Amino acid sequence: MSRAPQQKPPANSVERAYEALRTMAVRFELKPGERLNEVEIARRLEMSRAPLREAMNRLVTQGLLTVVPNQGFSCRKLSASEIASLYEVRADLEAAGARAAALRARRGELEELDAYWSKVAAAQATTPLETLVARDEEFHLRLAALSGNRERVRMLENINARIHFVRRINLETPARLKESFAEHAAVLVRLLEGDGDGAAELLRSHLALSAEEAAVSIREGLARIYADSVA
Amino acid sequence: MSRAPQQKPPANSVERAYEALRTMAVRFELKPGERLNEVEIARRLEMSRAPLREAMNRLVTQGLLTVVPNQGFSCRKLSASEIASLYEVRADLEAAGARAAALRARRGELEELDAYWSKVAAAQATTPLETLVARDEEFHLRLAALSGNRERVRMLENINARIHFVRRINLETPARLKESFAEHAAVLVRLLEGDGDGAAELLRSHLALSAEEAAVSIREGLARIYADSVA
DNA sequence: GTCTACCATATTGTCGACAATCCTGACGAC
DNA sequence: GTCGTCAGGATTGTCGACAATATGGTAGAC
Repeated sequence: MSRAPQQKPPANSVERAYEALRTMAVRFELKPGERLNEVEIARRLEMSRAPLREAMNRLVTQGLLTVVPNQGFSCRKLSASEIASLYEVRADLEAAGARAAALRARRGELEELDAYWSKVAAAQATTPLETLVARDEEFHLRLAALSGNRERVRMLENINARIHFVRRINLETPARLKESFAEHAAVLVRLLEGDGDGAAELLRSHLALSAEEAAVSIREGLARIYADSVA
Repeated sequence: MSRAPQQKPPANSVERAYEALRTMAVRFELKPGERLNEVEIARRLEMSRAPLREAMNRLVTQGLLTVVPNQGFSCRKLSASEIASLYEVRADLEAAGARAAALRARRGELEELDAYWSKVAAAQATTPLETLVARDEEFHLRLAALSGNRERVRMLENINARIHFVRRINLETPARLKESFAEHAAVLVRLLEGDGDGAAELLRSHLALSAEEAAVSIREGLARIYADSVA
């Protein structure tokens, strides 16, 4: 669940399998709905099926894999309604988090986050996309953390994993990326002014994903996923 | 995750273990922090350790069990800050859900929920407490479902599992129970009037758990848990 | 008496094997 | 040609066994 800043090599097999599969599922390196062959994956990860299946069971309750009795595990589908639902819930959680952060966060913490974001923004032009997406995720998580609510962060981490793919596609558009960066800064301005409601509303519109955008992202995403499979 | 109205006997062992352990963890029939002996539980459930461990891994990502490498699984602790965080997030999700439901739910759906709740309220005096808690949970879930957002419901189900114990204790006080029932009806009135914001705010105060209340519930809860262990 | 080192035991982590089930494709009836 | 049926192989579900590690208790040093 919580990704440490510097990932140390996991000692036990379950952890290793969990990390590996999670990354693959998050990035949709596994094709949607694709049935996962346990023996093959176990061989690739150099372990037996037992720890692998334990890891897979973890990912099922995280919504990254699905399981059907006697048909084993498969990657989740890329569903428009699911993505839309996740974006909606995410907006609710982050907006509420911003309001809480305005009340609870120390000024120093806000300034720290502001400094972090300035640094990310300054390096933006020379940062690879996948890294930018990670920075974006981190920004939102750190912001949520300022609400002092661990569970909120936990849930957002889970959501992030599931929408990562769409998020990446959205940030591919340079205009959208730039806009997004500016919106983050604007949210912080509101918070530094103590305007929690303003920050929340700004965030909400920042996170509003129109049905149309989602549909486009998913179409694009599917094309990408299956194009990769050819190469 | 989703508990069917009439629980059919789970065919495979993993499912069986999952249900059994989940129920025990939700009700804190396992003592907080208690280390779970796999061989003993496997024997009790008449299965081997493999499917049992798979089920346990599911429960870890649900926040109902914890796992430490080489020390196995244990029941989550009963933590005041965790409970408070969960109640806060729950309030955020349900309030936002009510706003969305006001926009999206058909009148018929609202009336159906209203009818359901009237029926529950009418039978209240003769309904056992544990059932009342289940009805309460169902009310909130059905309300959230009216927002048309499956993921919201999913997350609330997860939260419900983790706060079930405290919820039960809160509803033990007859005054609180009565108040709670009335508040549900009031929320529905607002929604039937199309007043999503009013419903949301009402819900929010309905779900506000003061730090003090939480502390009391947890003290009471701990006493209960360890008293049970003596009997 | 307290602390440490060590051993025996208990428990978890992982594996390979087998049973149960599903899937594929060939074959034949119609 | 279409459908159903039925092997045969592939895949998942579960088990028991062993290896790796932790735990608890005892003996000895001081």
